[in-house]
Amino acid sequence: MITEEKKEEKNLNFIEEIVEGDLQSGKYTQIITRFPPEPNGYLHIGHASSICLNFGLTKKFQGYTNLRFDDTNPVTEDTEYVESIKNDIRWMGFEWENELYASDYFDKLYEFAVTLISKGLAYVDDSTSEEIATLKGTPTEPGKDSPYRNRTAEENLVLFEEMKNGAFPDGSRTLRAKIDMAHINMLMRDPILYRIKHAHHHRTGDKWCIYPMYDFAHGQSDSIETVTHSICTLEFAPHRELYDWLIEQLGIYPSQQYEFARRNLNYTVTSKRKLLRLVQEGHVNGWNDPRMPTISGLRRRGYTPESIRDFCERIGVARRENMIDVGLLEFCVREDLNKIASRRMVVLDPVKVLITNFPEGVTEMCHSENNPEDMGAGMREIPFTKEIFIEKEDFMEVPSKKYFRLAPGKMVRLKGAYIILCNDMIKNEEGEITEVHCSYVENSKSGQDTTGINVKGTLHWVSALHAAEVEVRLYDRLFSVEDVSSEEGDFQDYINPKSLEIITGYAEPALLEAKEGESFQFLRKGYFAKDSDSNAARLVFNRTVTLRDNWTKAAEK
RNA sequence: UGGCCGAUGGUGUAAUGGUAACACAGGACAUUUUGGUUGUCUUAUUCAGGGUUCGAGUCCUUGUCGGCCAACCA
Repeated sequence: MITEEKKEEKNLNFIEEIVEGDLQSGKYTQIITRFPPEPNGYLHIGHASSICLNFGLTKKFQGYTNLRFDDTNPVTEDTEYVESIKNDIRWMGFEWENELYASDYFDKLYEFAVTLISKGLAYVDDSTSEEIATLKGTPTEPGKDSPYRNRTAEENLVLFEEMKNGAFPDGSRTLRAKIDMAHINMLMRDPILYRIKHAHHHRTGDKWCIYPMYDFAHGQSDSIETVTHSICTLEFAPHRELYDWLIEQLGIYPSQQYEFARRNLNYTVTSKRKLLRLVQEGHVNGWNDPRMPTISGLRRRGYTPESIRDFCERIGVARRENMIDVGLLEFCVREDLNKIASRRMVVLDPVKVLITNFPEGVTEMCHSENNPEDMGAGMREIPFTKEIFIEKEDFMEVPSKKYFRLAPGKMVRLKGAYIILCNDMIKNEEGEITEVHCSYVENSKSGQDTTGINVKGTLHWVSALHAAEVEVRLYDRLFSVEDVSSEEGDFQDYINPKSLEIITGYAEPALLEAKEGESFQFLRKGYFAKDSDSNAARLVFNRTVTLRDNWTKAAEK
């Protein structure tokens, strides 16, 4: 018990350590975090990490987390995304204290801007975006002051109000902070605070034609909500100086920003821009395509919230660049599904086996455990008949040394049923094996085996008479290279052409009772989840992940 | 040729000046009516140089390498 507590304490990541320190020192009596998605796309595995961090922090320590949509750019944002984001967070197992929107604060933000102007710390600039860019300088050269920089506060106040009232066209003017055009930090070179966009906003409609920039919305929203720890990714680190400056000049609640490195997964992409292109250009079937690294895609693929949270916990939080092996994600879902998924037998690539000494027209019921890891899951019935299917790969005419499946003269156990002995096979004109002839061993039935025969191999099988055809979708990694961004050319050049294979599987009858979204282990084949494309006439299953497979690995050597 | 951030096994993360650890991946064996699971064992690590110190992955310094910063995106 003591060692367990110690371990837990030692596992604190650097942000948890900061929070713990702030709580212990009495700086705060409770902490407030926020998860701030922009509603312009679906949440992905990288967001999952941020969700676990922000919500996990206030679950572990005293406090709460707000969900705040960062909706300051009406052109790209949509309520469809708002709904999917809320759904995904809840599915992940977290609940927010308040559902908030940066757009809720547009009036307040406008007041803040007026305050800044009045203090001589912001001005209306009539420069074009090209002019602004030119005057900005470069990281090694200082910028130059805009010719509009020294307008009086009175003049600025009037112009800014006219901007708000729609007197000017898009892009004709901006409100800029008056800081220092020679500042070593480019973001401090009079950053733009407001721009003119005569665009319809998903929440405020046509009320506004000026919208605040990220830097003038995010920190101020944090402050309004008295967020104590504002956690974001590393690329915002240079923004922190501006974040602090604005809060300081406005004299408002001092939220503090902390940055951590975004998590990268190999063989996929997690940039919203790229994900959007995959969807729009039809490389996948929507944001929730099971190949997508989106939360909704992973859910449809069969990933559980538990496994994703476990993954986020295992990859941790740090400040260094990283490329996480997708194998770890797969490990996490296997570990979870192994405990909870019912076993079913489904033959994916069948060859017929005739049990020559079994009576014709007879169906004998066998019984098998639903889950050997959980005897509470009970047993199920499986019909056995004279004709069954097994996997083609489970029979070999000339077996290699370590092969212990079916081969002429060899015996295997049929899972939950009898031991069979292979006597013969039938080939077609092309020399392909079309039928395997076996005899079953009497008194070898599973659970009542008195033969004392020990066989090395156990195969899954399904009665040909009872086999139900189901559609099975086999997924592979979406990209054929680990890190698309380090390759030449367009990222879509590296899409794996074999990322989806659709086949017909032959399932035991018990699988027909599957509920939508339910996960199963298809014995010896992997974990599969029933897809929402299923209907009364056709069941569809998505392969979540294969089982660990030492045999294929060894056989390839 | 500016500034900021970073660098620990193949991957990810710990070690908070005092024995470099954990997980995944890899390898071996055992168990197994899933070549699954489980168990045991195992391979492999502090970017480089200099300094401070009884003692440095940790502090200082120089260098190297990587990331970020010049959107009216977030």
